[in-house]
Amino acid sequence: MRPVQRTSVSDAIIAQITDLIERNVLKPGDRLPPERELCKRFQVGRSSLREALRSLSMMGLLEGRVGEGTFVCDKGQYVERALQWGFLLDRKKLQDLSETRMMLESQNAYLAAERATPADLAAMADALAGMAEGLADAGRFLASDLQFHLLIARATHNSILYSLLETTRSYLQEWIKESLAEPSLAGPRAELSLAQHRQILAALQQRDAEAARQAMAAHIRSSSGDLAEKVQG
Amino acid sequence: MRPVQRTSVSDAIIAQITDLIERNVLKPGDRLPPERELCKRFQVGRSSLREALRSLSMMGLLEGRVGEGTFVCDKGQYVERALQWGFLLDRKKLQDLSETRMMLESQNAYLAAERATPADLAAMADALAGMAEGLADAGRFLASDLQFHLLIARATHNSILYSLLETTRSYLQEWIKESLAEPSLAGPRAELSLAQHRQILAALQQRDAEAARQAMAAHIRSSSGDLAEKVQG
DNA sequence: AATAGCTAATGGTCTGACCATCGGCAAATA
DNA sequence: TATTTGCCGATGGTCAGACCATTAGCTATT
Repeated sequence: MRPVQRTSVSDAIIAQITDLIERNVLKPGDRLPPERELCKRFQVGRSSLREALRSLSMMGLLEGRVGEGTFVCDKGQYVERALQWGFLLDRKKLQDLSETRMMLESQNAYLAAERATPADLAAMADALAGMAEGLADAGRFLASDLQFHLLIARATHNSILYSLLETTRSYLQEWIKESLAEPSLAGPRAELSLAQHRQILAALQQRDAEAARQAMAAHIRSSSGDLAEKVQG
Repeated sequence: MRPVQRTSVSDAIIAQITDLIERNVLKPGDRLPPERELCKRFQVGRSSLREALRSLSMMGLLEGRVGEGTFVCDKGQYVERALQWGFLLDRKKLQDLSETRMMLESQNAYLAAERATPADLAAMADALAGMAEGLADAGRFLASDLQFHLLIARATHNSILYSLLETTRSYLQEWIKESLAEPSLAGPRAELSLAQHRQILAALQQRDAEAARQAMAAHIRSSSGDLAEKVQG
């Protein structure tokens, strides 16, 4: 004998709709049939259907608009939702995330050195220029900083790695921002960060993968030093 | 004037309960009041309340048990789930996934060499023994194989990395199984795989992180050779 | 041609009901 | 006395119907 699995109606609906989206039968922007018709098709009550739709909305897969219908989201929405629960991270998880990010950034730099196109490198140079111009403007500096790192991830031309880095960054963003907001160290730290970014870009331009990885690792180690302290304290 | 924010009842409930969990008023393992009483407390209908509870269950914060009640989950898997949803739709990019897996496995081996406890290593040795005994039984061999790799990931003691590897493996599992099911090569390939695993374990036991990474990388390169071909073809 | 008002469709919410399951208690049994 | 059996209340899961707020699109008035 083996334990029988109790199957929830909502979960079954979630699985079906998720599958449809995965198989691209439902494309981003598409509108689902009205709830009342979905009830008839799935042969379920509206409560169960709505619980399923609500969960899918929570995951960022669907979006309901009153009077219009329910639509399939483009998958960028999910990061915003995820940010909402960023504060639920405990210390250990923060540490783990930080380590994961470190690894992703380093490896991405390695791969980017081998694969970056001239356009990729030009975009990175632009982001670097933005950082230089934003030395006095913390907000702009951080934005360009983030963009630079995301451009490297994009230059791997691996959507999974990009997505992973984007997600881990989004979770850590609040803490990164905090750790860089120390007024006393803002100036020198920003300049050091800028110099390190220049090093990374140089390594990428020279297609020196190992140098790029090490430069990135060194940068993250130094720039997130007090993040680590904060996490461990 | 500024656009008025439409406030959803369910979202408000989600926010409140999430807040209670964050402030540790609701601790893991705690039981929530019955749904019907929560309705009275929140002054909302049961549908709205249930949609909120359903979403929280989906996030891994709550768990409902019929006839018992609704409980706060002990181990929050919010982050892991979110990461899983992140590239739910990019599943087609098998080669990206394969590359990501390669990177995760290698890095995990590196970290595991530094952090594996004696118990971790013993469990790996058991899995290795299982593979040896399963040389004639493809199913058992593959199960032990998978277990070995997951044990390495677990030995990093980083829940994020473990979760990521588990997810990528789950997506690739079908193809891995297929690629190892070629009857003509089954015997020699299994023995080669076994030898490679022994090498990896030896490196881990000697705490040689770099050797562990390279052994793992070599193993995956050779064992997933035709997977890569199949993906690119 | 532009605007105001109407109507139908739709998601959001509420209510009440029924079912399946679980925990605990009491009666029946060995 | 110790164990099993059966029952009952509580609870989450599901369903059906109703009403509300909002939206889009149409119509008629200006």
